[in-house]
Formats: sequence, C-alpha cells, structure tokens
Amino acid sequence: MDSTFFNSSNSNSRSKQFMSDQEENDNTTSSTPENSSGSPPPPSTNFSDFSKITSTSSPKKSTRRAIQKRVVSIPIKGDNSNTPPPSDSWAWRKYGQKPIKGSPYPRGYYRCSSSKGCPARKQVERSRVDPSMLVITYSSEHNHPWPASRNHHNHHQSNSSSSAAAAAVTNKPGSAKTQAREAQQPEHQDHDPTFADLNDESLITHDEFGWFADMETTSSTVLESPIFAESGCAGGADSADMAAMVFPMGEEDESLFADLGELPECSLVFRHRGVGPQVQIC
DNA sequence: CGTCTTTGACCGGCGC
DNA sequence: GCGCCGGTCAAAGACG
Repeated sequence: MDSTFFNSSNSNSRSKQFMSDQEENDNTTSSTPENSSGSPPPPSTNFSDFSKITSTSSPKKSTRRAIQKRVVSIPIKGDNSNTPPPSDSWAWRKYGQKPIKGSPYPRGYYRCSSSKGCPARKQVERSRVDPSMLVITYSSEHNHPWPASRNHHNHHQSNSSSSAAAAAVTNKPGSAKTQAREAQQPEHQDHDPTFADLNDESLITHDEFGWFADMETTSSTVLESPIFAESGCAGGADSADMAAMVFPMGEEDESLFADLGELPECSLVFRHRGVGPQVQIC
C-alpha cells in the first residue's frame, strides 16, 4: 500500500524524522544550504521574510531534526479557504492532516506522487502569525526527474476539503490516464516545465503557475524559488535553461538580496512579473 | 477501476 | 516514567 512510497531509509521508523520546526520557523523562510542532493522545489517564498532566513539545521542533535528541510512562505490571496493551491510541478498526494497546537489552521501532509517510491514530502499550513501566508515545509528529496508529465492541465482542484489552509493547497495530481497522456507531449519532456516556459506568459498566468498570478501583487512582493537549488534536484534543473533566468539587478536590489547568501545555490528570486527585475542568485 | 482525500488511530520522540 | 504532540498509517468513501 502506501508503504511503497517509502524507501528503505524510513520504512522502519515510521518516519518521525520530519518533526516540524514550525514553532520556530513559522512565517520565516529557511533553506538548508547543506541540502545538496536535490530537494523538492519550493514554489516561492516571501521576500519580506528574507531578512529572517535561517538555516533549519538545528543545534539539537535529534535525528529527526537533522533531516534536511526547506521552509518557504507564500503569500496567498485573500483569506478564504478557496485560495488556489500553489502548484509546484510535482504531484502531491495528501496523506494526513493534523491540527497543530497553537495554530488555528491545520497542517496538511503531502508526499510526492509523481513517482512511486519518491520519498519527497511537504507540509503545508497557514502561518498562524500571518494567515495570508502559506508555510510550506519540504522534507526529503525527490528521487526521480522532473515529472515531465506534469501538468499543464492541473486545474482539477479538490474542493471537497473544508479545512482552510492545508487542504486548500493540495496540488492534486492528474489521474494515471492524464499523466500518461501528458507524458506524450514531447515539448514538455526535455526540460523543466516549471521554468523553461516562463517566458510564455500564458503559462505563468494559468496552468502550473497560475498561482503566481494569484499572489499578492504589491511591488514589494518578490518570490523566491530555490527550485534550482541543486543540480541534484533530482531531475536536475537544466543549467542551460537556467541561464535564461538571469536578470540584471539594481543596486537597491543587491542590498535587498544581501541576506540571500544562506539560500541554496542557484536560488531563483522573482520580483513580481512586470514590477521589477528578476534575479538569479548563483 | 485506479487514484485521490478524509479522518481516526497509532507510534515514537521529546520535554517535564 | 509519563504525557503531550507531531507525523504517518490505513480504511473508507469520493471522484473522474
């Protein structure tokens, strides 16, 4: 059953290693520079939190806490549970939801369903500090390439969920039939569908990055995505494609991004489309 | 029919 | 040692 989703590294311990640091990290954007083997690609983060970027590496020597995690905060439009989920090109299957003590919002638990046996997981919850922010914690790594089959047709959101935050962000993967069909689209197989097509505004506005358009659109909203965090980003961002994502950065921006040194290598920083420059930190 | 979400139960780490 | 709490399992039902 679901045990097929676990690799040997966590099949015995019921995977307690993903103990959350949300108490500390809530509404902060953290990344783990030591994560060198290709973590899941957080869709974005809140620029206003960059100054608070901290590593999730914990002083405590807990096995669970030693696990690599990335925490991203995403501004979500509005305050209702119908907020479109921030799709991030992977198929995620929800396997649990828990109310979190001290938070009015439940936390949703997702595992990657883009590939069987993929250990990648993420936790999604609303920030208790700022309900307009969605906090996504990525744990473990994908063990497969970018899901070429994913998913420019991913509009079928589950609206059956009554829980506000977590369920609202479910990136419901397409059915097996859908994925099989999409896998036959050659133009989406040879490159990262997430960014290679960013020049195509329609893709940003709709489909996978539809949620980009739903972000708060103030000029201060800048989105960061360590999506290319690593060559090892299992599937590997194509550096050739990445080159196209380098943009000029002004002086003021440099100061704004001064704290990005702790971000994973090749983190990608977006200023909202049309508002300002987009910067790649490599 | 296959895959999904939902949800209660269970397990184990951690703090006291 | 105990209890709390977070993370996962797994059954049941929904959906396309």
